[in-house]
Amino acid sequence: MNKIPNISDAEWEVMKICWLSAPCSANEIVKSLEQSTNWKPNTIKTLIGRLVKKGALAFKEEGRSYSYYPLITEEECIKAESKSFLTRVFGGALKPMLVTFLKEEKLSQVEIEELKQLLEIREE
Amino acid sequence: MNKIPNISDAEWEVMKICWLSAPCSANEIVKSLEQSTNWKPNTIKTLIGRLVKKGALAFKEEGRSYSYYPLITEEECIKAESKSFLTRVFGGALKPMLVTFLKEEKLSQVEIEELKQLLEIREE
DNA sequence: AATATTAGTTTACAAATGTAATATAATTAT
DNA sequence: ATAATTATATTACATTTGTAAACTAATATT
Repeated sequence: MNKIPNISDAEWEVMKICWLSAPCSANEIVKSLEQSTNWKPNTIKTLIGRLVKKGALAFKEEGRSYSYYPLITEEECIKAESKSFLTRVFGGALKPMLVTFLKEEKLSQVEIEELKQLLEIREE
Repeated sequence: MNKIPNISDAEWEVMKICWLSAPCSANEIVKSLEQSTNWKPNTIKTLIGRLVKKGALAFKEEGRSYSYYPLITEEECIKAESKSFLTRVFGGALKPMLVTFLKEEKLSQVEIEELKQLLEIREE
């Protein structure tokens, strides 16, 4: 079980594509990110290479192309990043954080209901 | 009204001390962070200087010592960082983020009640 | 076969960040 | 007056990150 490496903002974007479409070729990642960012293909390939080096991605050779897949699940990365965020910005205090988001962001009626139910389950 | 600069993890620790005790001298910040981190005084002073350069902190000369105060409120920084986190990690989707935290972290009964009330207010 | 394209690797460069020593000037202590 | 201490500024160095070109080898096209 690896320790989760630090994944930079730009690298997150690459991981997100991979989590969505794994296994995927570098070309697929490039095509996708070219649309959503202003990055050049070379930039994206570098980020891919760094993620491989960091142990976040791995690949299988398929002909001349590599098929990339994540070594860390999206869930694990989200957990690690969320914990780090909570600690750094709110000193680990969950309620003030939730209050901040609830004040600032929009939620639909359905979402509010679902969250209330989740809170009720937590009350047991 | 300044745009909020990017404040690194280490710089956050300095800002937190300043928000708590502003105005404060470099020495006070150093003393506080020496206790909670393994940083040397010179490290902390560099961070202070960078925050001044970034426009996050400013100072007033008081004798030979400087009295530092934040140029950006804690609230503003928290908002900016929270927004960035939500976008980067959850693609801007608030509910999955809240669900993740509610699953992973602890809340007291009182806190749960308060959050439920906040959700009810949001229902209007 | 020669040329063009392609996929991954290597190299490049600048800024940001983490960590801290050194320099300088002013103040304090002896 | 001299030496020591102190507070800020400057300098240092390594790593990380953002961004991307250049290189190399293999495959595809002509």
